[in-house]
Amino acid sequence: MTTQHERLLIGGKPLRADAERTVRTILEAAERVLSADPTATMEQIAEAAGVARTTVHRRFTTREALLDALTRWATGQFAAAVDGAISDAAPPAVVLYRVTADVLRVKIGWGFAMTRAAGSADPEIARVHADVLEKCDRLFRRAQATGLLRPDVDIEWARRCYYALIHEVTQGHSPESDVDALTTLIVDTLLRGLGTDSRFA
Amino acid sequence: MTTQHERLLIGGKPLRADAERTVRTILEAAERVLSADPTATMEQIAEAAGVARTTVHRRFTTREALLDALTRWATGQFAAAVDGAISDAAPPAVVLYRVTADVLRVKIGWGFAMTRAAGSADPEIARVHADVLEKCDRLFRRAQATGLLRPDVDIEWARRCYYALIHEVTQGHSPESDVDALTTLIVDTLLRGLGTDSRFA
DNA sequence: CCGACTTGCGTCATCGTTGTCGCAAGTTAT
DNA sequence: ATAACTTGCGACAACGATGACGCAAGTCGG
Repeated sequence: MTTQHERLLIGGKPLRADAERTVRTILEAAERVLSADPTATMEQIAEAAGVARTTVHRRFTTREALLDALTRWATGQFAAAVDGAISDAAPPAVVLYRVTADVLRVKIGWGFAMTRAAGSADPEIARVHADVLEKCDRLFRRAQATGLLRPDVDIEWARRCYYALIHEVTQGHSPESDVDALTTLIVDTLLRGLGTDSRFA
Repeated sequence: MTTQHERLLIGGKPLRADAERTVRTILEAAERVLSADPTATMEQIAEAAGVARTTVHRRFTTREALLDALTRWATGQFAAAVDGAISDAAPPAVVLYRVTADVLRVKIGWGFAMTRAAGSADPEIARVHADVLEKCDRLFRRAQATGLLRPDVDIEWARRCYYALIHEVTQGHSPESDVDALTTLIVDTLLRGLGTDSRFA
């Protein structure tokens, strides 16, 4: 389990309290600003964070470095959420519900960083996401084995639908949403669909 | 029904044959390049189109103008596809299938322009999309009335799921896909979901 | 309290992108 | 054939964003 106080910068020495706060403030501002406009400048980010532009550059040498740090930070949170919720022992339905809720909690508010992380060039980040993807597929296979998913359903398609629904819910979101309600909505829709039981044609 | 030869530039006089070809080539290149990297430069687009950078600027004064033209072009195709497929007379299931297939045919290959169009500032484009949205909701309401959709389903949520699935399918796509198969997959998943008929818990 | 650290500010150099222009060569339509 | 149009090329100016400084003032930790 990744703690809340994990190191923010990778290579550096431990930061002083105020500096660490600044870094976190910058990352949060970056997420906010960049999710609204991915081409936002360092100046806009600095302004949103309430710090001078030079301070941002002090903490993140290049723009790339800032983006990478943001991605790494979000990916850490994401992996922690998944690892904490997934289990090969509990019933697939329970796990699906739990992991969905926990992922939503992280992904709402870190949409930009998470979206960017998905196709990252960084091998470390790519590995984490491939890992999560594998865990997801295993969960779905287990769901299929226990009869939760229909036997004829393609696992990859199931995962793509699942990801798509999660992505949809976490886009353009109001401040505080009822995660549990959204979770129910997603899992319910994924399993039952929106149509009546009687098939057409 | 919008023809293939409709005017590409709005305000301008009719273009000579070679110029119109160039404009189309540039738009296609822009879609390709920008879908891979939304921050791509005019030079990269020009290179992909096989023309000089100055030629791009000759046809589209500013970067904005190019983006707008791209968006307008895609929106036109999109609206035509929807208008041609939707109907208040035919059974909702049939319409849903037909409109999905036609939209997919347009949206595959014009993903960047379409995604950008969704939240456009241009009132004309926004109106078209609001129009399509309204048509979609009406279709779903009719589907609900005829028992295709469950009565308890929220129409807005249904539309969001539908859009999300279409978006998912049209992202990162190989050259030639079987549109009919994808359409079946989408509609089927939307209505039936992926789970077994017997509910859990 | 004192040393180390951090921040804001102003400044500077650099770079890439954008957008414009004129000219020569090639293409299109009549 | 000829006049109008289009394109490529090279060059240019302007602009914004990036990134690096040093310095003075403020803050943190022992």
